[in-house]
Amino acid sequence: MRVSQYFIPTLREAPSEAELVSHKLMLRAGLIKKLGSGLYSWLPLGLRILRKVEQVVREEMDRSGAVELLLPAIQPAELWQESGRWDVFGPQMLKIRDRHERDFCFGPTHEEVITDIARQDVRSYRQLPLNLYQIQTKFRDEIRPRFGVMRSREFVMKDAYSFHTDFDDLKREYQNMYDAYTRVFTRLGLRYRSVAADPGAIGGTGSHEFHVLADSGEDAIAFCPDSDYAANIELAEAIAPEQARKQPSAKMEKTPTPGKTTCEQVTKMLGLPLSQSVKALALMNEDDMFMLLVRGDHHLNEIKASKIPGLGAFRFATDSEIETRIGCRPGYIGPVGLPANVRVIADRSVASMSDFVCGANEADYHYTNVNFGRDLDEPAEIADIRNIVAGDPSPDGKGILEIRRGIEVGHIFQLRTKYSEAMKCTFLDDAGKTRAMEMGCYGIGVSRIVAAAIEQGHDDKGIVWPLPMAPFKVAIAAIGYPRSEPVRDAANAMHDELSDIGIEVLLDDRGERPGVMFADLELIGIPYRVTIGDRGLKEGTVEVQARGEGEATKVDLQNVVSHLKSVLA
RNA sequence: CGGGGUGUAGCUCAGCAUGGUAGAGUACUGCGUUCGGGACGCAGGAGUCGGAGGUUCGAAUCCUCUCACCCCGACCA
Repeated sequence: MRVSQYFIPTLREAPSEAELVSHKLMLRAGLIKKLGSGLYSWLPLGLRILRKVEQVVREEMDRSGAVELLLPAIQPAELWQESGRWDVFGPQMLKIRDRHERDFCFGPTHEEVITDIARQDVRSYRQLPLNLYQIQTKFRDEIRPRFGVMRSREFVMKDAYSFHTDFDDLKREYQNMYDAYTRVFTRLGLRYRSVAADPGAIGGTGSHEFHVLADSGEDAIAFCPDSDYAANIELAEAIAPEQARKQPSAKMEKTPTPGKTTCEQVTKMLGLPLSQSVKALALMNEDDMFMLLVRGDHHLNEIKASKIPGLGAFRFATDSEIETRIGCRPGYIGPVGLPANVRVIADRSVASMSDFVCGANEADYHYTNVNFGRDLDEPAEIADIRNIVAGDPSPDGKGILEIRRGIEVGHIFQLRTKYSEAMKCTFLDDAGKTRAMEMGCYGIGVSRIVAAAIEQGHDDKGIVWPLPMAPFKVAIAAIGYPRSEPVRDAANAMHDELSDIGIEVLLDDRGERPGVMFADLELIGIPYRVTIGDRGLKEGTVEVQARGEGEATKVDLQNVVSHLKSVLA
């Protein structure tokens, strides 16, 4: 490919809307262009990269035995009403109406469609197992699209769905997909980590996420360096402290803490460690108020909390609800002397505290040296409701947890029979009995991977692609292309020769000054650059420069192609 | 949806408090000089100042409404 014939609109400065480095670089390198909020055009160079990712995904899915198909992006509402998700999915689903006023959606995911196919055309256990996948554009009307294609509304996803006669076979395929995903992300040259995850809205039992490790990641993942344990922080269990609760050492006292409403402010004023305080969070569900207690230096994990029986879908109580029910404004609430109709749930670490500080349920006062069993009842309910923090013991008992940030690029689920039962996706087993199929589903954020790879691979000059994702493997910077016949001839010959042996090459034939070419080629991140100039040609050499590595090396013109062939092998 | 912010040339931004000919850098076009790390000179094209309404002799600038986009929170590949 020649730059003069191609279309790479690079930008010297990143549009101001871009915050994240990958977003900035994708815009600057002319990979994508914004059309609207969460809507991006993939320009030729960006599309090439997207296709590279797709191809690796496709090859590994095929290798795993999954079969590719393509489902419609637009789906009739009836299917979603049948599965019960038409209303559940909410405004995140783009609903549209055709000329007959019939309801459709632009598919945010395809469980319904694929289940509809399976129930129609799979009747016998003899046709199972089956794993069908597609690579397709999805649309989710995200509440807040951001970071370019990292979290766009329209995005490219590989989604696979498997069908099985029984749970054991689903578990086998789940492992098969886990292995396929491992191959995909390894092949793409990404630093990643798989973690146990919360199945979330998709539903089902087991679930793992694959995260590309990057400080800018939106997810926090916890893992144990000394064992296999790794989990999304949403899920990672905070185990109960080993040490038994200490005996009370002092009398409870009511202490004035005027204007001090946070644990930080209170403990600072009292000269106590933050971990000696208890934070009380007032939550509401349909009709009851709950007081959740976590240690002052811990944070509530809302996903864990939502799983507490009786609490379910909750929201934070409003200030006036707190005043009405507890008789005190927020900032000074606590578990001591609480009305009976407020249910107290203590985090495991709170349950083992002694001599702690908490709100006195009176404005401008906190209690100090509070102890369960003496100053208030033992907590009625003890649960794991906090986010783990670095340094917590690993739930497998094999070490200490660390926390890293990650970008979720893959997620696999055991759906079990959630959809097959709702949609009557059944088969006849070998005994002639009708049974619901066991299902799994497996997603990869194809377009997100492109952004994630840049988060992981860039420097101050631009993108540094992992070799498998690079849109071109070699760039030829032909200095003085229009005016120097030797340069032109050498560059053209090299371009053709590399193309002929299947090495993707981009020839910069614009005749720009070298600095401009170098800057552009580094920005778009081509792994190898061959610089051809009159100066080198006089002695029969060109320069080969690897992106992201130190000095250029001089190579004899005749040997360049074989040299590149070997470094790219 | 709640909170904060921004809309002026393809991109980055100035101009707006105090209303009076719409600007700079970069990118683009032409000519010339340059030519191994984002060259220089000259000439040029390019903007319904997000939109609508209002105040005014006169609005990018003041007022009202509206739209879009960005950032912080709940959602997710």
